[in-house]
Amino acid sequence: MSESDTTREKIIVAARERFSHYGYPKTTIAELAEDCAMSPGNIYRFFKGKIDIAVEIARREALSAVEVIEAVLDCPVRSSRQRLEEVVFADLRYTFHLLENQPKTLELAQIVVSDRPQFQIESLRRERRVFQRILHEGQASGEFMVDNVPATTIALHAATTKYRYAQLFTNQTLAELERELAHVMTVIMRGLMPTVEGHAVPETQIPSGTNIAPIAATSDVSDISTISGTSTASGKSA
Amino acid sequence: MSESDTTREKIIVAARERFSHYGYPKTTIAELAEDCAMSPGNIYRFFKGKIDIAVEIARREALSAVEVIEAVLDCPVRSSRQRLEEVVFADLRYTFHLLENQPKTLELAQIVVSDRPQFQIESLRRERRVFQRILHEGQASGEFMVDNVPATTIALHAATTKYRYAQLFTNQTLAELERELAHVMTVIMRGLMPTVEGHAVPETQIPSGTNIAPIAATSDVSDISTISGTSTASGKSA
DNA sequence: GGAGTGAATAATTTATTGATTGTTCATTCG
DNA sequence: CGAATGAACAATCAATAAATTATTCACTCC
Repeated sequence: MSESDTTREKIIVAARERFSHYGYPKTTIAELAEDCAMSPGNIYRFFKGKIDIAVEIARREALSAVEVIEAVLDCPVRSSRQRLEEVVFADLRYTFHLLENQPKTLELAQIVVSDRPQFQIESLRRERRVFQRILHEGQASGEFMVDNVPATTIALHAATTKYRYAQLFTNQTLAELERELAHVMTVIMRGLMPTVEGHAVPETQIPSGTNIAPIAATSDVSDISTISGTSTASGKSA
Repeated sequence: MSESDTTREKIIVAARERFSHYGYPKTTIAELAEDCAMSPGNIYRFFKGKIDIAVEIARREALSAVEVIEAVLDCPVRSSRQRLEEVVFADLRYTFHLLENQPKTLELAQIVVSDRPQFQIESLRRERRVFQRILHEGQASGEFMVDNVPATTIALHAATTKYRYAQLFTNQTLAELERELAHVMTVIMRGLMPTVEGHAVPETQIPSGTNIAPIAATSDVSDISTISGTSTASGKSA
């Protein structure tokens, strides 16, 4: 099956290349077959349909995105609060840069989700699990005071909805979103942490940003430098 | 100019009926003109273009929606906390029912926003103003402890983003969303309110719901009685 | 005999055209 | 003279045809 596996990988690699360059709709099975030096029909021995190739790519992308976030857990940091804040800001920055630099990735995700709604649900669930681990750990150490960890996890995740793929909701800049998120986290932290001796829980500071990779701000724009506009009819009467 | 005004109103009334019945795209200027017993050309003496009729209708709808929310401010309620919770839940319920029962209203709003992005920005700003009034009042009475009211207003508004037109983000039921929002508000409230004598700020209870009118769950839509939006029990606006 | 083929077919997308609609403006009406 | 008209024109949409593409499967070839 190793043989079979490498063939499958070849298809995925070729597809990722074409999807990210030209987009899912404009990539044909015939082209993928040609890239892999095989016939179109043979693709179907490895994937049930074209959409399933996209699903596999999106699945890996989603998993590696969570890994990026989870990496925050492993780095030695002072407090659960800091972990939580790092994770939330990492999420904002990661998804923001993704939409900014890799528009085709969003397109792919939207296509996959519209065909497989379950995909999104599971992605969000994975993300929540990271939140939950931090809450649990903070609870155990006494840093947080939460009477219902699962419910609070959901609350936390829901309250930061705007900062996942923020460009879908607003056209604010990243800097503006970061400032705003800091205020949100300030309120939330005050809700999670016990007041010590009448001293208010301090405001959230915007993390310096380990700067989650700007994902291929590639110089490789030789071919398609033109952003596929999708300019809808708009400008009506002045 | 009163003559001119009533003609303009006639156009708006006709447009609102047709837009809500058949949708904006399927409504023609010729039809509106016929409804108003005038020529197509004359419409343009009152509106610069078709889209501007939609903008005016959406503007009024948005204003009356905020009025519904603001009504919560006037009703005698025990605390700022309750006011805030009532407003947030009212928002969830109002927008949820709107999308459920009046899909054409959403379509109209999307068309208007895509042509006039400023429209959405201003609608959100109006809504935030309600939040800010409550925060300010709670701050003054000592019920809340907020060191930066404007920033906290923005945070509060952002944290509840998911509960405005929730169906755009999720396919959860209203009951599920209400439970979730209660958890969000619990955390936020603990972030806003001072702890008294070591007693944790109690959890948010889902408000019984003055039930912001299910907006015309009419059995038959054969004849329309000016769905002048909102049609709440309070016959205040008109 | 299973990995791989590629022509055949079904499904989808794109191009083309004719009809409809938004908008303007010279003109009429009161 | 302001209010209103409706024919004229450009922009948009709907319907259809043409082309492309996804998928299948009877069939080779190591």
